[in-house]
Amino acid sequence: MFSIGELSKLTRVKIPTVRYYESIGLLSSIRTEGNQRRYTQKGLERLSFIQHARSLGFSLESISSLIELQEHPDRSCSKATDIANTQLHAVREKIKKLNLLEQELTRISSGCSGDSVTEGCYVLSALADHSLCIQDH
Amino acid sequence: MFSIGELSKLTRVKIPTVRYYESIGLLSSIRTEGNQRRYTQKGLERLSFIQHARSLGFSLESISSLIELQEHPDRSCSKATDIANTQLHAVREKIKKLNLLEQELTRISSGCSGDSVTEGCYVLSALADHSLCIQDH
DNA sequence: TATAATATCTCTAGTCACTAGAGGTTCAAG
DNA sequence: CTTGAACCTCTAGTGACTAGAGATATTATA
Repeated sequence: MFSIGELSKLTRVKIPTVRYYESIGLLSSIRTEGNQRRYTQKGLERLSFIQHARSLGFSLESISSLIELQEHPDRSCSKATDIANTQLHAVREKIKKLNLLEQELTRISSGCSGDSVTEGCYVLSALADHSLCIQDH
Repeated sequence: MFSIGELSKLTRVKIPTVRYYESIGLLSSIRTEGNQRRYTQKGLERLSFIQHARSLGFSLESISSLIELQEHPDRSCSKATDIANTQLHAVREKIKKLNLLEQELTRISSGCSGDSVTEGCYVLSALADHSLCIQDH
């Protein structure tokens, strides 16, 4: 049995976050006579699962679905792969967008040496005037 | 003079968002006798600036600083370039992280055909077991 | 066994950047 | 002058936490 502090140390998930996960039904605990939380090995594994999926960018909602699937080992796993694929797609889209932003910001940023006054600052005029941009965003 | 609806159409910033910007002091308006907002050309330009900077991922806090700099055309613009560079750095870091995620998710996603039952689903076991990962994240 | 230190509890409120909805008022066109 | 669209304020909700107050529990040491 682990206390919430031990669980937190083992997973590096902060204590309030662990409690938050419980409050939204992602994680459960047993209570001591004095009302403190105790966790089993299963609880530890569950929290590790959540943390790992979070670090891969899954939303808590997706994680909740994945946990539900885990609990029914007899069901088809096509939904799990769906969720993973959706997440992969979202990540790829984000990368695309950020690459465009990166180009634009590099251009804007290198357009100004930073040693003039704001009146002639390229950063500020580039932000004020979208038409100075290379691409849409 | 523009009404809030006209401003919204011109900039494609939603009306509640315009009001929100005003509530946090990013934007100001004149009021009619009946208490409705009216905007000058300057107001339109300000909102365009905000929108453009937001689309490049700047936080409202950064934008607030940039606006302050705009209002003092005699000041050094080194802070503006600082803010832009910080933003550029953040974008590059995000891209790096997302590229790692993308690799990991591709691997996880392609490891499972989706036609088995969840018990043997690679997506679920890969999420449960961090040690199956190629890199840290 | 008493005490002190540490860990935990619940609850409320704050973060960011909006978005949604209720219920009421003002404006512009016909 | 009436109608209907546009507008107003205010409150509350989103996601995924984080912070803090004030109270209680557990554990280690004397």
